[in-house]
Amino acid sequence: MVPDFILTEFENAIKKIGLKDCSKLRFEAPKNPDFGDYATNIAMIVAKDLKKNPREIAQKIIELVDFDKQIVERITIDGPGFINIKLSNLFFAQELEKMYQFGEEYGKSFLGKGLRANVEYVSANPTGLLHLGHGRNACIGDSIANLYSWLGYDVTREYYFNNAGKQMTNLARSIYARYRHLLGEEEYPFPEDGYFGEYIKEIANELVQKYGNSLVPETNENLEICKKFGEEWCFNKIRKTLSNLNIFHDVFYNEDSLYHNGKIDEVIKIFREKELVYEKDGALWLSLTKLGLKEDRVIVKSTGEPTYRLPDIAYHREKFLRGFDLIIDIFGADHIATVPDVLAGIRALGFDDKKVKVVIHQFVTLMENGVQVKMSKRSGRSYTLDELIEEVGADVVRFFFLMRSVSTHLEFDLNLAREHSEKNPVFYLQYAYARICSIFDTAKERNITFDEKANTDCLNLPQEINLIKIQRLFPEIIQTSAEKFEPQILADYLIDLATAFHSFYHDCRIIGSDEPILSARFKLTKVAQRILKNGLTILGVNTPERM
RNA sequence: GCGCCACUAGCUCAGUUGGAUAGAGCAUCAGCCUUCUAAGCUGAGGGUCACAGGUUCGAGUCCUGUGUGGCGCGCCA
Repeated sequence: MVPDFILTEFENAIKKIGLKDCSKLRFEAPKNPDFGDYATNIAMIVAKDLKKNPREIAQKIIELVDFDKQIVERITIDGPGFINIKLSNLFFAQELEKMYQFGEEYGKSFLGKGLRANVEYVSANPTGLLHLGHGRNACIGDSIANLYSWLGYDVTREYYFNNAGKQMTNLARSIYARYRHLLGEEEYPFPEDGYFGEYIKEIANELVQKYGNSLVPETNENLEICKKFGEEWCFNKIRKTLSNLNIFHDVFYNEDSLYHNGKIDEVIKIFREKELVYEKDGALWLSLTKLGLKEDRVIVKSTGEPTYRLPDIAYHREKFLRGFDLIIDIFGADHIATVPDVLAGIRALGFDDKKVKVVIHQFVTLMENGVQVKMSKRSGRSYTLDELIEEVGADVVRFFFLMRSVSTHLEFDLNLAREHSEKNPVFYLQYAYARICSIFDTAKERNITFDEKANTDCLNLPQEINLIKIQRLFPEIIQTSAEKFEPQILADYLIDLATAFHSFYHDCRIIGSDEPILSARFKLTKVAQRILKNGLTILGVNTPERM
């Protein structure tokens, strides 16, 4: 972010040349550092309106601005009319002091103070184990929750599930069939769309241990026992897997409760009052065409059961009624079709659907030795999330799921993930952190202390200044990463920071330097340590002090 | 057939609301440890930004069309 004193000075200059509107004034960091630290294209943008040459306008602007020469080293006009500003090393050295003074939680802000955010993620029904897609969803959701929490929001982490309906019946029947198979009745029919995974056999086996053959009569009661048992079994596994990733939800919201507490009926009633529903073929249809969409959809089947759309709308309405200012949903790409319907429903109920942010992530493919590891739900031979965590560790799983942009397909390279070496970016980051810790350990051992009050103005080597420049970006990175719902931005940034630190470390000694360099470099190192700690924590990656 | 997402170096990916000479990691090649962790650092080579038009001072980025891949398009969730 451009320093305020530059912004105000430029705003004043622009007003003086007769432009009232300053909204187009933007500063960016030029890609080529030779141009300076900040650049603005304002002269080119207003050239047309003023009917003047952009370079002439730029010239006028820089004649009107006045800066301390010690802070602003030079202002130049380059190319078609860019105004480039180069700040002095002294400026950056002083910025380090500010960052250091911010303390342990450098990067936190108060943008979301007093606001409540709800982040819904994972939301897998208790019919099976989590697979890799859920893993990506979980890691993205948890990091986004962390990011908003760092922006000062009061964040609720939520898991929405359905333990009723067709899928659960299917689960019960699948378990029951396996149960009968285990009792020796191999010819007992397995449901056609049943769950084929091995875990169903495990569940059935536990039922045999617990109930023996007492569930043999195929009664509703016995199927209900299978259902409850299966649900609990799956949920325990899911929670265990999530806890292995250090992910914990605040609220588990049961879809079924929307039926029991009449919330579904309330929504239907409102839709009726607004004349947004009609009966056709024995079903109740929502007039999405009246809301600007292409097709109407059924919300209550002719059997009297709602389709998924209705509880989804009711659920989102509840989120609004619970008082959230920001509602974030993390969905896999297969859910994309439902989003416009739910948002339209919410709008129709009189809520501001702009407060709902739907993050759609693309799928995950697992690669091993250059070929894709096939995952089939039907055969049940899919690689479970748990197996992956077991194999490569939670830190690698979390980082790998976050290091790619949410909107792109993610290729999970098992060989790279297994590699505990410099090739693996997780270790590159953790190594930087451990290295820093080791510096402080060594200093302690050798009784070297540094002066908190020492001035950082003495820093001016390129490696030092470069590191400070990157450190300064951290709060902004957190903000963009959150606003764009892209933890990958933070992940990439941390790698840049680690690179800048390693480079500084390589060229500049800390222990052994004389004052005031010693203390200044200690502060520089301390800030790098805090950023790595905070950044990795937001991503859910551990920061070991030794490696 | 329709909708969404993608297409950038050999591979995996970045690329800030359109900016100046398109970047990183891996892989390849060449260097750097008696000093705070070499899981590190420094350097080199490697590109028709899928293709074709358009918009303008200026396009990897915006618009249109085409191609390729993924995911959806139910009274399943």
